[in-house]
Amino acid sequence: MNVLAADFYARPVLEVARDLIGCIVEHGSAAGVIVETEAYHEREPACHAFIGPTSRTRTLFGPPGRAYVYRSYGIHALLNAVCEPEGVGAAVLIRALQPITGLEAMRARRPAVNSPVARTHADEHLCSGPGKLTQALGVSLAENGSDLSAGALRIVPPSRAWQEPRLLEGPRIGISRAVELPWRFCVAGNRHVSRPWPR
DNA sequence: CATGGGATTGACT
DNA sequence: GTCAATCCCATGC
Repeated sequence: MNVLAADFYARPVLEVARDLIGCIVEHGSAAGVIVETEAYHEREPACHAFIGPTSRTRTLFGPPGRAYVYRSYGIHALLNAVCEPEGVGAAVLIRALQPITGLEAMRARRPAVNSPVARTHADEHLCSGPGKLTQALGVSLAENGSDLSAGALRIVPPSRAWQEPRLLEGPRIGISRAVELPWRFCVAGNRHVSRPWPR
């Protein structure tokens, strides 16, 4: 199986954030194309690694090509790919996927109680957010530190059919510091991104 | 040991 | 548009 090796991730995090667009995240029978990413680096204060190595951020300073999964708002697991050489704290947050396979498994893991199912189960709502896609794929904190090139959770290169998209870039979502950095990337016009592009 | 703040989401006004 | 849910962990006393 074709996977991205550690040297792919051991590069400047902004390059990896762009290059991960179009790559495929697989977990079990479920998979989707990455259509939205954000870059984080220890030198800017929005990055968890800004404070240095702690029990929470240890994974970020570890070898590139591992998963950094952490709990957000006490509820959601957010998936990142650790980047830059070992010792540098940096990662790419995977913010949205276009589902390819295992859509029924995704729907089974997404909430449907007490809500119109269409709201959470339509294709374009299954993985259109960093907390949604981990839920849809069944990724949990247990995957923190796992090798993204070997194991149940993998990232593989784009399929042959994937056409190089036009990329939009802009400010990252949901942060309060370093808000000015245009380190968010997404596929122009794609319906599966977490938010419409700001004008 | 107590506190406060999130790289979010979905329900509701 | 507003708001609660919920938990890990960094920080400060």
